[in-house]
Amino acid sequence: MLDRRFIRDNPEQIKQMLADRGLAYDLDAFLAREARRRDLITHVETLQAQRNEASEKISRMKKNKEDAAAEISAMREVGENIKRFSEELKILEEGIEAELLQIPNLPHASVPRGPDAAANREVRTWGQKPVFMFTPCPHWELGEALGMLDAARAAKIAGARFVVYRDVGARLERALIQFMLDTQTQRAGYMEIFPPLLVNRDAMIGTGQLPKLENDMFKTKDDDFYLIPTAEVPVTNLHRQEVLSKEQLPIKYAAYTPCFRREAGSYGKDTKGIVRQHQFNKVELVKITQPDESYKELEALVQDAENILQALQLHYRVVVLSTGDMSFASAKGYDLEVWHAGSARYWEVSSCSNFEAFQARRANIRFKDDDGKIKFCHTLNGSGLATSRLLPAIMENYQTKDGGIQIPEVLVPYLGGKHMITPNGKLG
RNA sequence: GGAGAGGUGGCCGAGUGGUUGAAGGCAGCUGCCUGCUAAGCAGUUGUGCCCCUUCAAAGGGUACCCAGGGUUCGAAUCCCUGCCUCUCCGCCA
Repeated sequence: MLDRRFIRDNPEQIKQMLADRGLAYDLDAFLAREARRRDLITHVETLQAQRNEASEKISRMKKNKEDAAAEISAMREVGENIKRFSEELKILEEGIEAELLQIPNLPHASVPRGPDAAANREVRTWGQKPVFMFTPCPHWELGEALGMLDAARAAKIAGARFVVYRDVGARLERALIQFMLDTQTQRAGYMEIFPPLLVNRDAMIGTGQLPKLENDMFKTKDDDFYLIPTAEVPVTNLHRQEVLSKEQLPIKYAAYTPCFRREAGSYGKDTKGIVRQHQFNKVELVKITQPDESYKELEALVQDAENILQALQLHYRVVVLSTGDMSFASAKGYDLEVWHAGSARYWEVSSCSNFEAFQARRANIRFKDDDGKIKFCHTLNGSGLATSRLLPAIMENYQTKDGGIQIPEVLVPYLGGKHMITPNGKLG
């Protein structure tokens, strides 16, 4: 959510932003409603002041045993007017608030302008695509052959876009999660969080998933709960409605959670393998910072995510998202894309964003600055990382000619000291 | 699921339908004082929004005693609904 005062004072900049993001929106109508709102407030508060003054007088008269009947009946009409205009104000305010929740964040000046992903800019790459003396298999074939992934039985118990991790597959998944959490908490200084996987509507609004993405979320039928699409939601909202001290900042959290997404509208897309599932595992990094440090922290966050890929010796590239491709709440974002040798393409394995005060304003996360003023924090988050894109990268990039998989060095301690998944699907 | 208790300022805690932003205490801040620490005295201490200004500050107004409704000239105080916390019982991992 943007600051209404900022919108009022900078309408041209907002219009440009909406155009950059490819949105048609009648900002002038919004500004007119906002002006009407302020008029109404002035009107209502004038009446309230009048009422307060009269109340004091009535109270005084009663104390002196004077007759206040005239004053009381005069105030009856004022009271009714207050009620009437307050109601109008409330309806107007709710409408404005609802619209405010629909306006996306303002992109940072360094974000490339462009209508879609084609305008994204590659920032850097790391490592090399692995070279094979044979044709590398995609992970879904490897997973089935080695008994690591079972899509058919997952369909039986849940449906399409689910997978069962099996035997060494389950073990490798768990090892990855633990390795990532250990790295982020022990090396990079994040505090581990394991949050609820069901959250209320306010939390979803706080981080910006709602009201826009209602159709992308799983929700419970009898209670007003949503399954989290990312740990960003519960973790960022930990500090909703709080005023933090400056000494607490930056707050750095790392959370492993399953993530749940309906993937509505993606029918027939990415149906092979585990890259697009209704449920997947992710370690998420969340930061809450002072405003003037958030961009420095964004770069550090990206580095923390990259460190996982580097430790696993996986080739990847870093892309800065353009105005047309960045997410609704983001002011600037980078995607980390890891190479999958089997499908011979890059896959987004992490998305790191600085939301500036956009989420903080929605969730009301503030801090007390040195000047004693209370200001909005900046929030950031990034995957560190998603296993549904990472596990395939390992399987495909580390596969051997005989049909086995070599285990990346850093994971060996997490897999009982074993260095290989043998062609019969066992650790060896 | 059943029964009961409760939600007041940074914290503890009082509160009558009418100068209550809210007694008192603690903590914090500012002065004064005492030759260190302590004690004492006086003052001060929230947030949102609107207006007016503005580089900023100050100022004026209004709202906020869990949330949302209602009664009333007037509600922290009365009524209704919801949420949350605690205790006991039941159930359960």
